Amino acid sequence: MREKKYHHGDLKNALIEAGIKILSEEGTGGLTLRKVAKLAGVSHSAPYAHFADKQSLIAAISTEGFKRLYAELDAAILANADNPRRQLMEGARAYVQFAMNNIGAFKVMFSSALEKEKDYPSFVEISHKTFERVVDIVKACQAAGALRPAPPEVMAVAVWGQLHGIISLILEGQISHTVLDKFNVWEIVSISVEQVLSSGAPA
Amino acid sequence: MREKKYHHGDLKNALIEAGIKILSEEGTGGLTLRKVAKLAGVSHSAPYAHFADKQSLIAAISTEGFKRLYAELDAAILANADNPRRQLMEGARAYVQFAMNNIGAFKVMFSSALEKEKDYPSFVEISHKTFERVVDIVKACQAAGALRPAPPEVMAVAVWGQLHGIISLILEGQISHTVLDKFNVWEIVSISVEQVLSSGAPA
DNA sequence: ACCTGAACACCGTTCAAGT
DNA sequence: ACCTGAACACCGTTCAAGT
Repeated sequence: MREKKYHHGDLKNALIEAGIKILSEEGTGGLTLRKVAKLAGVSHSAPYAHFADKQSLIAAISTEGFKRLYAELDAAILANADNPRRQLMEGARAYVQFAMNNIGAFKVMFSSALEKEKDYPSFVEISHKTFERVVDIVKACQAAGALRPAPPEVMAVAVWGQLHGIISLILEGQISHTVLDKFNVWEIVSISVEQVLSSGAPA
Repeated sequence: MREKKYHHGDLKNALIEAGIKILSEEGTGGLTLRKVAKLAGVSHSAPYAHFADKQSLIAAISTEGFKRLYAELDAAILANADNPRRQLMEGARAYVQFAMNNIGAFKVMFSSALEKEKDYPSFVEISHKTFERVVDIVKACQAAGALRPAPPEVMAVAVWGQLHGIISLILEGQISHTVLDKFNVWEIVSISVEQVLSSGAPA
């Protein structure tokens, strides 16, 4: 039987996992290629066999994060196939939960850490695919008279933006504790979503 | 008459301005203390006479950015003192304009570049003061029946979050060009704000 | 094909020293 | 009080070399 010929059969994924772990423990600022390599048990130059540069690793981590987010969003939609309002509500809950359970990954995914998204097609693809799911929910809600009949894409940006903005402002410490002591993230988000839904046709 | 005794009378502010300039030209990734020092015409260690570390400089830049944003927001409010709906609309416009005209500063202000906001009281102060202005607008709108009677702070987070999220998603390249080709940032934002206003008491 | 180790340019930070 | 220059540890990236 052969020794572990090259440490892993799959160093590429090991590096992505190592990156996610460092991110969750030390935040965006703590992510260095050399630390990732060390945690994966290889030399500091080994990553370059799998990633062109640090940006590429970040793109891979962000893409992986988006895939997980997409999966949870999709599950929330499927579980409420017959109820558009609940799709929006539970989709929002999935988004909030993902952010709270993956703060490190969430921050890189939406920080400008990735400077030229265009250069990473699979990142762009999953990111756009996620947006399409939001558009789907919006259209279903509009068809059910739960959201106003504005252009669905604009409505989707507004809805996603609201979710995203609330979470971001809180995560970045921009919201004072006098507010956060009284309401938790989900309370704020759910009130906001209800507010959007109430602007549709009369219930 | 004396020579310029120490390069500037006010190296501290010169460093902040240099930082803002680099940010606008090279983005968050290009901001290094050594480049800032060079641009200000001093040695790489001179900044340490005025800032404890890089985080401190970032805090100072962010604080300055917030002050400018606050000023524009305030102007928009004062110019529409008698009309809460217009305060919200024009406040949103001011926010969007600030972001578009100061992309570099805007990104640092709201990126996790500043890792321990708590340690910078004047940053926390202006940031909270800005939030208070949003709360003011929300309260005025609620009093005028233009926004639903949810807790004003929650409503303020929702409204600010929506604005902020839309801008962030667009700035981070998360919104596909098939959408952005049809609608510009302000169109999306204004439709969103109108949507929020429409959820208030019947016009 | 996959990985190592030396090397280079650059960065943040410290510190003794100069005015 | 305000600034310089040398020094140190750390980083991203490259490259010749090893299996």
